[in-house]
Amino acid sequence: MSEKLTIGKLASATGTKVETIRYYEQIGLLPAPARSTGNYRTYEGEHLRRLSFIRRARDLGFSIDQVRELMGLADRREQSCMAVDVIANQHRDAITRKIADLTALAGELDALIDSCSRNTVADCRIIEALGPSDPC
Amino acid sequence: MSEKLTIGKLASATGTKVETIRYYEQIGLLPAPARSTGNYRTYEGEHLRRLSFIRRARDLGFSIDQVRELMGLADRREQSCMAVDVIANQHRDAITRKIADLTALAGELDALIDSCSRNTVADCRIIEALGPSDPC
DNA sequence: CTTGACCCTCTAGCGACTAGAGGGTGCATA
DNA sequence: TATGCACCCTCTAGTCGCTAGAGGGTCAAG
Repeated sequence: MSEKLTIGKLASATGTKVETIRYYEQIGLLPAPARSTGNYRTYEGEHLRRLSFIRRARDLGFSIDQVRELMGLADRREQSCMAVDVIANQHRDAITRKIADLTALAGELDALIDSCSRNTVADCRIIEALGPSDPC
Repeated sequence: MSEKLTIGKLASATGTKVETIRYYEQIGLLPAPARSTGNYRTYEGEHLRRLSFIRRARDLGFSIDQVRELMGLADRREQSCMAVDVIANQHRDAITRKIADLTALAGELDALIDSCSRNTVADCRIIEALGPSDPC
């Protein structure tokens, strides 16, 4: 039940890099585990649970600060989960904006690329479009 | 014709921050200008032209390295602009991938948010979905 | 002559890791 | 017992593209 894990095992169990785990400990996202006689970190099931949570939230694009907040909320189990909903929705909105921005960008780039006649740089419409109105 | 510009004028003329211009000089993206007696940078029309090019390319999402490459290509005016086309298309592809990734993410988040019944954290499906299979 | 807007250099910080140097630990095998 | 190798440790610096701040100098107007 209470299996001990080395950092390497925890890393492969969660799909995280060893360095990233040490980084999470350093910034206080993952609690520091006990140490073995040889000064090796020894993780418990709880660490595995927390790190899995972190990984999934990060994979969904939540920032470290958002993850910290979500974990704080997850620990107050009797409270309303409205705050959780708020964070998720904020994140969803940010992604919506990013998609819109990138789509607009893609449109501009497409127009640029379509205009390229693949001749010399001197009459390349891409370079021209990037440069100032000066025809040089 | 050959108007001299202070860094502040160049900044407002191109919509760039003063610090950013100094940064571009530091990394060798914008050539170092002459200095006045009081050690002020004095920019010429050519600098304005180059910085405008940089700004537009950056606004289109090209990386600094890509901008460097594009500027190098723009200077070899007699050569084929195929290389320019390649860079633009690589960038376009990267954006396409980003949009696809974000769209998939948005779908996952939507499913998560829809499942929230707005009760207590203890039975919040968002927290549950983030956590491990352990029902705790 | 003083005020205030501008300029200078240098250094450190952001987010979220990643990479590397330089060294210690632990286990299996010869 | 020795040796090899995979793994672990700490500490520091690098990535990208800026941004912010400290601590100071310059210049033109009033």
